[in-house]
Amino acid sequence: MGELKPHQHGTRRPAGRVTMETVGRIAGVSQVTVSRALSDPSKVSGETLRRINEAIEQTGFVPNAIAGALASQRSRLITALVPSITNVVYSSFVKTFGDRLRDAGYQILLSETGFDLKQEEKVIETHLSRRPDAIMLTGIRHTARARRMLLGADIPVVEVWDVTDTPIEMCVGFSHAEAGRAVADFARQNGFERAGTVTANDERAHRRRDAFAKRFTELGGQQIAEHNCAGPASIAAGRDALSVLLDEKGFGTGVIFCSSDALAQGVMIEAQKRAISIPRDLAIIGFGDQEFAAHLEPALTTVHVDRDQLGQRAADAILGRFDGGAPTENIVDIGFEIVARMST
Amino acid sequence: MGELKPHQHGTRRPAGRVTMETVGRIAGVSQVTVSRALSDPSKVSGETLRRINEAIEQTGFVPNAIAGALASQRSRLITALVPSITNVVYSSFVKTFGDRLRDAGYQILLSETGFDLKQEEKVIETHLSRRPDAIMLTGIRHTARARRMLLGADIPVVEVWDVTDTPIEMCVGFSHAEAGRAVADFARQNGFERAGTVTANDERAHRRRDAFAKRFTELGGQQIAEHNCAGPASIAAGRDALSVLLDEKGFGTGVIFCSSDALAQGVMIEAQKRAISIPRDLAIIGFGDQEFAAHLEPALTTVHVDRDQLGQRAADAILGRFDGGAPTENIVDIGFEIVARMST
DNA sequence: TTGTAAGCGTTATCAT
DNA sequence: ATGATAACGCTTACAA
Repeated sequence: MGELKPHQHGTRRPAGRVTMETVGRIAGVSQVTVSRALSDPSKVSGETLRRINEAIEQTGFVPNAIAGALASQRSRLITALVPSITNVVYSSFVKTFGDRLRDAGYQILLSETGFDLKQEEKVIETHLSRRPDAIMLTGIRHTARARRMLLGADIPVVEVWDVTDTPIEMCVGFSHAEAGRAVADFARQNGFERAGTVTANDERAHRRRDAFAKRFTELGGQQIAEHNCAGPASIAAGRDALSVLLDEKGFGTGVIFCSSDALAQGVMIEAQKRAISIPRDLAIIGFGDQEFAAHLEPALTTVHVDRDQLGQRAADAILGRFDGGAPTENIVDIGFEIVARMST
Repeated sequence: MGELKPHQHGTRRPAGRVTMETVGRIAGVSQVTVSRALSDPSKVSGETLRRINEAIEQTGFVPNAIAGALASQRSRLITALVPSITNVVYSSFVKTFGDRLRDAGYQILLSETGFDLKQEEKVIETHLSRRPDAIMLTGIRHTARARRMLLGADIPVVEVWDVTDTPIEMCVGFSHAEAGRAVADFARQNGFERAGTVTANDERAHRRRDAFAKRFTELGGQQIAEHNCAGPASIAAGRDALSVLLDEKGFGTGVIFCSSDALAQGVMIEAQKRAISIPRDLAIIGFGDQEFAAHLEPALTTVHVDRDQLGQRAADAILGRFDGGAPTENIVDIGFEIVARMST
């Protein structure tokens, strides 16, 4: 194999590599002029520009953003970290976030953290090695080392999907405790006496659950049972959860607050299989307001979070930091809204 | 503002930047030794390694992957292009694909192309500027320029979700025409005489629809009407589609082949609102086999595509090209499966 | 085992 | 308007 190769060293460049140097040579200008033609065409004469563009066309030159980033100390990359990319709640939000930043000339480097702080820490390190110009991450809880790295990176940091008085730098989201309490208020106002919860393995969901249970009992209701799912939220998990609540945890009738619409749908389906009347004998409240929630039969009462607004505001927070200096608003609470439908 | 700064030039480094140079100085070794300690610790003496790690810990040093990529000509970045990131069908597949490659030390640079070839072309260019080590893209149709850029990039290219005899380099997927025909066969075998289609604005879905219609009539069935959705597939679009078929396009009873489960769910919901009996008067077939399909009432007959396998094989194709030479199998047809449930 | 030197392909700075 | 030159922070020879 080795003996067939014409030369073993010296030629690291595989012949085909087109650089600004190549383009410049063809256009009869220096490499810097090519760089200028691309970054600010007005700095180059019309004729030169024409020849350069011709050479680019001819060679199929695509600028090397890696070299550009190293030289300029700006990667034009922005990190987005979400718990799960297959969860529409997060992916739709990232889409809005990304579209906004793409328009501003940035590219998104997306990864998932799996609702796990330790995994988040590792992912953060990997991402920071790419020297992103900013970082958006889901949640306000992070490991100490993650926090240290974030601070040390010296770039804009936005934490989303939650709010705190002490963000690393900026946060855009809503209070999960308040959401839980609001649902409890809603449930009591609607006359439900007994409640249960079905919660995915997600710290923010846990906070909603706990705030719900506390308030619900404070208001004279009875918190009967809770079921916490091990894996990710799914319809199957929701069905299973209701079975457990009914068959093992002594839950009879009342309202069930689920940490996601998918779980709520599962609960609803299981209830229907068992011919339990909704909402008469069992009322169901979801979280997230995904598209299907409004179309279920009965339509699902749930908590709506404006994910588009969240994406926009998070992107704006970053962009503001880029051309501004200190952020004017570094804590943004976008709130939430209980959407009352037929399942309660 | 300018007069406040101690010096205007010379110091491009904002003081805080930690490099291998810094780490080396603290550990009492040269920069290369730090590089070695990180890339291959066995090449460094135990004592030196200890001091280097200490210095890294102390400084919070995070290697600069941009510089590394430029020097090594390997970005350890792999591009993944899908039509839509909010569509679970694609995001779940990308997750598998990404997990596999992450384990191999690569990071995924994900973007969406919006089912649009021109947009895909732009995205490809942006991505190639980051010099990915490989590229995965959805579909086998691309603009001529996109094709040229892909070829010129001289990196492994995998096209997924479709198969062709003439891939750019490798493809992993299934035949959409065959899928359409298989659904037609299934429908005729189950005795349906009249058919309609509801299709999203997606070229591959169009091919399934056309193959379905052709085969269905060849087998003696009657293709009554088709409805093509303008926007993305959704429950609302599905409901709307059935209304149009029923109220405007003269569709009465029979089977409806939808290009996605979401559309099928919409059709089902609209049918139920109208008290149409499923499957007696209206049979429904979806595509994708998302989780909810099995849980609908009646459970949805649909076409299952093994997205995990797709992600795996696509990742393996790339990894194979990395350490192998020419791919052994450059066309992989993973097929599909019709999952017969109660909606037909 | 460690160090020196030469890139990698850009952008920033300073001349012309 | 254009060019020469020095970074940018690494990796890859090659030498010691």
